Amino acid sequence: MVVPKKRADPVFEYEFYSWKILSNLIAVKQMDKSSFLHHGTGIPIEIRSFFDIDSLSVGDKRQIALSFRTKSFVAHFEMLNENNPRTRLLWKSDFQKLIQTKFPEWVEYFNRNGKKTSDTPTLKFLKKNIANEYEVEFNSESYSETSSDDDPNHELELIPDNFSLLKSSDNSISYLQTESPDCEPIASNSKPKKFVGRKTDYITKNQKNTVIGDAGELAVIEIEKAILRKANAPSMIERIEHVAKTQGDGLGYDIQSVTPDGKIKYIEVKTTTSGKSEPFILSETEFTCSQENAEKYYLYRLYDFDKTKTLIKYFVIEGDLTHQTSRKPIQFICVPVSGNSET
DNA sequence: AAGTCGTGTCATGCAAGAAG
DNA sequence: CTTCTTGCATGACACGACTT
Repeated sequence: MVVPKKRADPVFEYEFYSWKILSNLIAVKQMDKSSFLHHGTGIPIEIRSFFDIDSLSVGDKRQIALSFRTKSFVAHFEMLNENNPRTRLLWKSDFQKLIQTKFPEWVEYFNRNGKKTSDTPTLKFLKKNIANEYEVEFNSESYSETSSDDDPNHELELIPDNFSLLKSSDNSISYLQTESPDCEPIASNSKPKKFVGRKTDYITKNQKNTVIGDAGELAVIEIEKAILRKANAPSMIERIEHVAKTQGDGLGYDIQSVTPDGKIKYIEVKTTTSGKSEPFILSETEFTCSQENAEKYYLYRLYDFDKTKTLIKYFVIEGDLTHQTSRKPIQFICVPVSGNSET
């Protein structure tokens, strides 16, 4: 535990336990095991006034927003325990993931039951002009008096350098191309199938899939436009064609596009709201198209898709899908034949 | 897509131990 | 001895994976 040192500092600075108040606008928390492994930290009584929570009663909660760069994270203060009232700051798992992403070595250290140390990073709280909003910074990051909210590049700072990032023409949407996941091959022989009756609302399901699929295809068209703009070939944008709409299904791909040097691209779009490694459905036509047009076939896999969000994530598989995917049949097309068809 | 089940998250509260 | 921080147990709930 950090030794409390109550300072008679004539200016402002004072500290209690793991907290240090630098001014009436800035507080610094020496992060501890709770900060890395759990989702909150205690607020000493002397620190309450900084956060304006002296007046909280037992059972009260106050929601706040923690802004890191341009992202905002929900958290709350709460007053607990009637006999021994205390306040805690608790945040949600999104902020916890941010901490664990930034400091994996400390997560590992405390997971191995590492002892408390004063070497841990610090978490700085800066009061913003809006009530119940605090800007946060980690460790030795230099604090700037000006808000970083207007710097869009900060939003994506955790993205690895080798990932490709494109922007829509009005800069409102980011398209992040990630690496293709290396999944386990699909087992050809899983557990014996059980047969259970189900009621399926196929109409609603089909409508939902169509909406997501269409939105994904439109997003890929924007990605193709962004690629051409970035390559200083905006005049080629008009060669992009949404063939799934102009010519209908059956071609084996959804979008015909071009590379900046004029080569034709056949693009099949697979969009799901689920994760990167989630399997997707591929028709025989689409699979065959990838084999017969390997040199110009591209499968754009959009995952974690939410058309209300401003970041669209995807990876691309180029060429023949035969050896780049693991597949298993889930449907057959059948006709009745005479009894002994095996001979 | 839907049902089931396992896992993770969150809210809550208690206990141990450090510090005053 | 009292106060307080920190760590963690527990139960409810949400979410995702798996299976069909």
